[in-house]
Amino acid sequence: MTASKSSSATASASDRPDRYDPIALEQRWQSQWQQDDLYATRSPEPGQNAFYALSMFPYPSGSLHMGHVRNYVITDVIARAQRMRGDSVLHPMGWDAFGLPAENAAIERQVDPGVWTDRNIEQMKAQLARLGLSIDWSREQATCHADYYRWTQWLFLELMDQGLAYQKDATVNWDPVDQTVLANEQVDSEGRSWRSGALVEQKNLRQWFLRITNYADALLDDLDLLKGWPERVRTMQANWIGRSIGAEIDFRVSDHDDAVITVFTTRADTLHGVSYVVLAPEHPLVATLTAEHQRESVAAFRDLVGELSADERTADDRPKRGVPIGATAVNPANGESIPIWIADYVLAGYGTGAVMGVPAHDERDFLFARTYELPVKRVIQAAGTSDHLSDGEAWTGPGILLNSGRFDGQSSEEARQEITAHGQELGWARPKRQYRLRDWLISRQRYWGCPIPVIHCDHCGAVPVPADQLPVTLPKDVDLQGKGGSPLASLQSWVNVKCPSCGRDARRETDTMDTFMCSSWYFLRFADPHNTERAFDADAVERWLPVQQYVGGIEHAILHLLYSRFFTKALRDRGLLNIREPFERLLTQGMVQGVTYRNPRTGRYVAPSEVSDENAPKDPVDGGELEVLFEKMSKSKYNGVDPAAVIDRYGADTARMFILFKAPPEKDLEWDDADVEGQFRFLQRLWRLIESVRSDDQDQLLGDPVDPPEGSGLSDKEGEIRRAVHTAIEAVSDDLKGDFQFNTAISELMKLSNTLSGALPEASRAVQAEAVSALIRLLAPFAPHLAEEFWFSLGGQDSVHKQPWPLHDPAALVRDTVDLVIQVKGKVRGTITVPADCSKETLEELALASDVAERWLEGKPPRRVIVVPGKLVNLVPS
RNA sequence: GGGGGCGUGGCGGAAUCGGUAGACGCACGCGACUUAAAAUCGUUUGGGAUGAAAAUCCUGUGGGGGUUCAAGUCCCCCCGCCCCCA
Repeated sequence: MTASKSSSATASASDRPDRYDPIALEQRWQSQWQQDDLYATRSPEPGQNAFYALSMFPYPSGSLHMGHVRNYVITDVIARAQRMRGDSVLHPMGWDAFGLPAENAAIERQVDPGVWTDRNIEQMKAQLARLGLSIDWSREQATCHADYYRWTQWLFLELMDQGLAYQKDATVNWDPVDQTVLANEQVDSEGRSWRSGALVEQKNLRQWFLRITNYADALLDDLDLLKGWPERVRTMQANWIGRSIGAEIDFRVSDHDDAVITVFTTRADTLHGVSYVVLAPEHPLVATLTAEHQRESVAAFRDLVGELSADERTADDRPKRGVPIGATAVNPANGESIPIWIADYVLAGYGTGAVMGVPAHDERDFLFARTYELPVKRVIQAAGTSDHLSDGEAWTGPGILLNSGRFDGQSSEEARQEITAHGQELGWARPKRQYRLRDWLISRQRYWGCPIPVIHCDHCGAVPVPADQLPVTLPKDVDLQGKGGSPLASLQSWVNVKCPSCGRDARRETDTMDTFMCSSWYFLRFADPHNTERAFDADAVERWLPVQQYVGGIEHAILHLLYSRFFTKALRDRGLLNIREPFERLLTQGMVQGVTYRNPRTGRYVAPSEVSDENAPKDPVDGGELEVLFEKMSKSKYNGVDPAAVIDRYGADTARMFILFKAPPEKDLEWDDADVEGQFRFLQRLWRLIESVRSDDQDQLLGDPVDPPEGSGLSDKEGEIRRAVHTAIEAVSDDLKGDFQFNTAISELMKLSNTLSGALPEASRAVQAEAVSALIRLLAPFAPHLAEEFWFSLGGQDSVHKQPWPLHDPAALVRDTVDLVIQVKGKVRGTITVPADCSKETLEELALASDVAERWLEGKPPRRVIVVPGKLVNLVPS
């Protein structure tokens, strides 16, 4: 093999091996790209579209796993395709670098968390580099570096100044394993910590909160703007915010002139059907209202309920339990006296901690009333039903009011407004919106987080650290024991400061921030990463944001995505930026699952290395048959696949192609070594295809511009090649816009390769040049190294990644003849070849004249003929 | 219980507006090359029936019903699985 190019700017093809050797090839191009600074962000020129492609940044654990690979490869393909389409692309990367693992490492191994984290970042960066991602590393951010968290602190103070950050005493979720508090969002439905999995305890502490509830309506309503988000993520957020529109209604208490029980209800229309009022057992009025003769049973009931979780108390399938407290309330609508109860299914923390019981029209109330033989009074007549209450059920749907005095005959929707308005006039009702969303608790009693920049002064209260004194840096050499409480509190030299306001002795806040604070604005910093004057410049943000395509895991459907939306809206109201939503389109990629062997009798997971016959896997311990499953890769299941090992063996291009081809991006992906092998084979076939048209002299296919092939004068085979090429261009282009379908895009490349490998050597130079130029450019986003190698080996002058995306020529898709399907009564009975430009009438005639028609119609004229030009003719016999 | 999603060969998955179901790949089988193996190349494969063969027919997208010339796709009911909220 002789040297064919002498360009010093490129890794030349002089040492080009005969076979596809991905490892050397990829390293060569990666260093070339780095040398050329190929992926530097360029500000959009006038008229140029700015495209921001972003992956959710990782926690720097130190080792890259397949989930990361999938995430970043998807974003990379999008970024690369957009660049070729002519957009100016921002594709940055950073590190969500505060958090407990660093602190735990410090406790266990006496390493400084900062040193540990930086080392991990370096490791992961090196692993990432091998994937050939088109990331602009000059914009890299790490949330644990002072030049980043300085601005996290600054933003906190902005929020504080807006009244959106505040302190209060609260019953909070305490994680006994991680020794810190958690936000509601960070506790799962079983009451366990999202991180440690420990059962969360309740504690009363003074903590910092962000007033996200101020934005409940905006966060809910603006979900409608997010057309590019998966429906289910929007639904999850809407459920989480949990707005219910209703009214507060006051019930006076008989013989307690100053006591008022306020209930929240979405069904004010059922007010005349109230047969009891229920307080949460923890409700403050319980103590004052409980009658002497009921004190004992009320106290016993409160003890009983205290042991249950909120989930256990409200689950539909549990009996509803309660006790009367021996007092009565007055229904403000009709003056009826009704008993007051306490019950497990009413929670102190939700609404007003009191509800009105309407057994006829609420299922829980119905169950409760039936258990305790409380009256059921029907006030809504379901449309189209008789007067009789259907047995054993509450009617919770809409209907017409009855037994409701002056409101009789109104629809339930109407009455809801009218009764509330009536009560408002008389002073016992108010319209009210209720939310499930709580304020966001951001205090953490841990070391490795962003310090809350506040100084507590006995005279001035909580005083913000002046902006010019930021950042409040994390002190080094803190003794980390992991024994609970804030580690920073033990460092007296750090804690004791002068009050910035009055100059007297004061103490620093020793809590650090929830790491979700740090990740709630990093996408803004990427737009303006080196600004030393402020967190970001509004113009820079407007240039790049909203993020056109955000890619990450579904596990952040609520937490990170909701917080980031909240930040964006709060900062907009503060005048710091001018966008309403941070992420225009969201792709939630599926999990990467590994083949998992499990013994169904013992529940034990078995490592693949212990399985001798993978077709009939047996447990090496008891010899029993193992079940073969695909589950999320994890150490405990021995089903992980190390990305580095895959790259070592096949190269990054194969790994990328496999991950993109194996499943649509939003679905779970089953890792399968045989399929990886298949992708590698495909790239090898491409290698041979390119070799078949490459020559060793100066005269390369892509060396000089060649006129595009003329439509006329092409052989049949050349016409077929052009048709395949332009079909592929169209299909791949479609698959890379809007809804991304990388799997079908790659299958189109395979089809093109299959067509070309037989036909190409016989085609003219012009046809060859057009075909390989298109093929290589279509391949470039998916297998960037190999495409680059091909491009230069055929005499391409500049990186393939700077080439324009190919456009398909509709003329090349035109055929002279088409195969027309003949159906008889909707069933395919045969095909005939017809000229492509036939009229409907001609097609009908040709179909009727065909053998198929003769055989199936037996000479009788059809009752009906349907002609779909270019596709089929359907003959309906009489 | 409410809301959302899904169900297609041995497997992963294709199939714009309703218009040739199973693209593309994996696996399996067969063949070529080879002393042999690997690699590579070619090739078969939804199920069933008839036929020596070419071929032809029936059936088939979780189950049942419907709309339509035509249904994986639209409508109704049912079954199963997944997710979120209770």
